[in-house]
Amino acid sequence: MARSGPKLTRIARTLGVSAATVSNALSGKGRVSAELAEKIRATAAELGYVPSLAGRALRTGRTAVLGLVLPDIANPLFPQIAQAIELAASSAGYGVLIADSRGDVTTQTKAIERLIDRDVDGMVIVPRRGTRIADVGCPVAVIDTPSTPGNTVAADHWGGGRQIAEHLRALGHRRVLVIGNNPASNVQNDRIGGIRSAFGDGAFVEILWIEPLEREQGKGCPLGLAAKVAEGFTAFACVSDLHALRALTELQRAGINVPERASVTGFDDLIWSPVVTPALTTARMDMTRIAAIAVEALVKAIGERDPADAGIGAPVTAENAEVPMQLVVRQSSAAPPATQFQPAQTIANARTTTTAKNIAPEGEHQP
Amino acid sequence: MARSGPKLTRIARTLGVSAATVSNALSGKGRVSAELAEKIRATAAELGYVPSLAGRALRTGRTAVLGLVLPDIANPLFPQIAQAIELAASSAGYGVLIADSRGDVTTQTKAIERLIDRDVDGMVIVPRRGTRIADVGCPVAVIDTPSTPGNTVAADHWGGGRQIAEHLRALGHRRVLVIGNNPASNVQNDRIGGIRSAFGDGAFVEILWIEPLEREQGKGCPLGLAAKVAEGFTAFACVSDLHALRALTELQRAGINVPERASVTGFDDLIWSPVVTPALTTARMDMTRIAAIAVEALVKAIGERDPADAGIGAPVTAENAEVPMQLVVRQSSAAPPATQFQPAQTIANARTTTTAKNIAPEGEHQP
DNA sequence: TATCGATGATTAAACGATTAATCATGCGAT
DNA sequence: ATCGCATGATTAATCGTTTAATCATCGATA
Repeated sequence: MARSGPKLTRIARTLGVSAATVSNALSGKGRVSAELAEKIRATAAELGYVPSLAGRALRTGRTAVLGLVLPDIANPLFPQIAQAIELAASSAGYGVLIADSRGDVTTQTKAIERLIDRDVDGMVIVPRRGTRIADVGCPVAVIDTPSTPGNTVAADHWGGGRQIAEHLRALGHRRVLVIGNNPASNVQNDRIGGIRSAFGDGAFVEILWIEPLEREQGKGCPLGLAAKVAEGFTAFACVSDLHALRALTELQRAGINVPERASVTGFDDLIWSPVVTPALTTARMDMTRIAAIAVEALVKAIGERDPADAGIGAPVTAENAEVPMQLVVRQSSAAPPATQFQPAQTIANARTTTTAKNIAPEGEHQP
Repeated sequence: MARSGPKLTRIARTLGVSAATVSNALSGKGRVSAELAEKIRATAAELGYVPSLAGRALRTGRTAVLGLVLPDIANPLFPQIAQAIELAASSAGYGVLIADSRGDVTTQTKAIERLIDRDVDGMVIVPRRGTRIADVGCPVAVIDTPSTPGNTVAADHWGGGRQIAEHLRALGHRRVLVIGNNPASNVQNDRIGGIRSAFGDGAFVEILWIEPLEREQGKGCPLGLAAKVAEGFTAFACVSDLHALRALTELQRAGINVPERASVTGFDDLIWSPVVTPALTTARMDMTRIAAIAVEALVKAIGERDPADAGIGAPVTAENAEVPMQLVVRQSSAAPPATQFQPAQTIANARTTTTAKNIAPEGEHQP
């Protein structure tokens, strides 16, 4: 749309100076006397002058727009990411253009191309599991996991896994089922790796992958967790709150009380985690910080870059590529039942005999 | 960043014609002979020509960018909306700039101003409950609810409420608790209105508002649903799947089986709805269609608008402002228990005596 | 044959900002 | 008195596209 506000020349005319001087005064680049500069800034502010991004972009080759590429917008983590990136970008003077790829790789490529065609100055990519980022011809910040080559900044998923595991371990759990979605995900593998490493040899850790299971049994199929409880598992450590929710409801539905008879933990502190019953114990990423670092690295790379060259856009790097995760202990995790090492038969019938201890760590609903 | 591709003049030079002719040929506006136009299109395609949005924007005053304003990006519905809008916009040749307002009204105003400063051609606003959209100086599509004045297009929330209610009614429910968040929300009120109207006088419908309750008792507080079951309520109709999830887990935790002893329904078919146990019965919006209509209306208004005038931007209107919702019946709703009209005392103890009927409508997990 | 009209293409002027190059001025030093 | 230099401001070109105005050409009509 057409600008409502005044143009550069209008301010110039108002003060009887040239447009160049106004531009210089506002950007602080050329040589302008202090008092004139001040006067210019004043009238610019008074008239509500906002520079035309189009004009500036045409001349400088900078659009002041970043692209945000996500593997799948439907990802429940998306709101957190988008919000954080938007905040960081806008405080740095950048706009954020979204590119959805609906989980499809070719769609993602197309989306990235559209961003390029729109002359974004840089982009933030949260890659789908295992996706290689092709050279896109502009600075790129990759948010994946610290262990992935080319990663710019990310949460310390491995460390998050360790925290979850140490928490469960301290509670007394020794037989835990880790629930993941897809073995090809770097993030999930790091989280699981962290969990395993913290449990070490003193515990039995098994992994259940949902996606392969669903390929066989259909989407939304039962995970068979009641049977796992019967086998002696006392904790279910899920790599996402989405899976934790699935596990929680499946257990509850089977009459298995959480956390008395089995603990459930998640990851990401998604929107529902604090409000379900029992509220989910989880590990949260510091998205605000991650986004700030990613955008900062991007902005720096953009600044150093010669706008004329459409060179290869290697992923940018940041000082602190690893942002620690924060353990959030709520009600879904507790000590395992005393009967935990009895034979399966006994455990399966334990329901009526076990007395529920009502523990309530970090309750958020006390007024 | 600087464009990698060739410019208009490069194509012109390649063919020995003027830049204007190339522009005319590509836009089909001026007078160009058919064969020359074809030749121009061919070489443009061959050289991979992509017009500079900046140059075009400067000349035409059109940036080909739409703004997307959401009350709160953290809203779990956001992914659906953003995805749908992005799809609709990009197929219409527009980019989507996001503006987050973190639930705050003044932040929202600032976000909108930033969009204006960036010269968006129009914007899609999903207003926070009761927010009045100030004149923003560009075409605006409002997605709220059909009964709100100024609304451009929206799901038929009232109708969705009716569908949910009719479903529950047909199952035999006569005492239902409607769970909402905030009485100030137009959307929620419409959904609830639909529910009430479909139940009519033959049933007892009570409303529970979460937000006021939480202000008293703290965030994530129990809703006291077990007591409601004891009072004879057999169904909990929530205005969002988020609340449905909360209700479901609270009931499960209290040992009340869903759907055998109480039915739970939601709204919006959020990401977790199909995978929790039991999967949630819900009413889904056709976001794709809503977004398509919103963007179409916006594009039309942009086309008719004189780029020179920065006139008042009244909300645009669309042909079909009302898009029907779709009832999705899953496992969380079933007929009420036979004991439903017995005194509370009996009902509270019914747990051990009631035999669970295992109904499985629309199961998504059969392979 | 001179003229009119239609057709097809070119010229040139924008759009709004940035910036290298230029110009004017005043002051101190030679 | 003049040169040089620093300072402060202006000129003019430029980014890439669109579009109104202009021009050239040719066939048909008066």
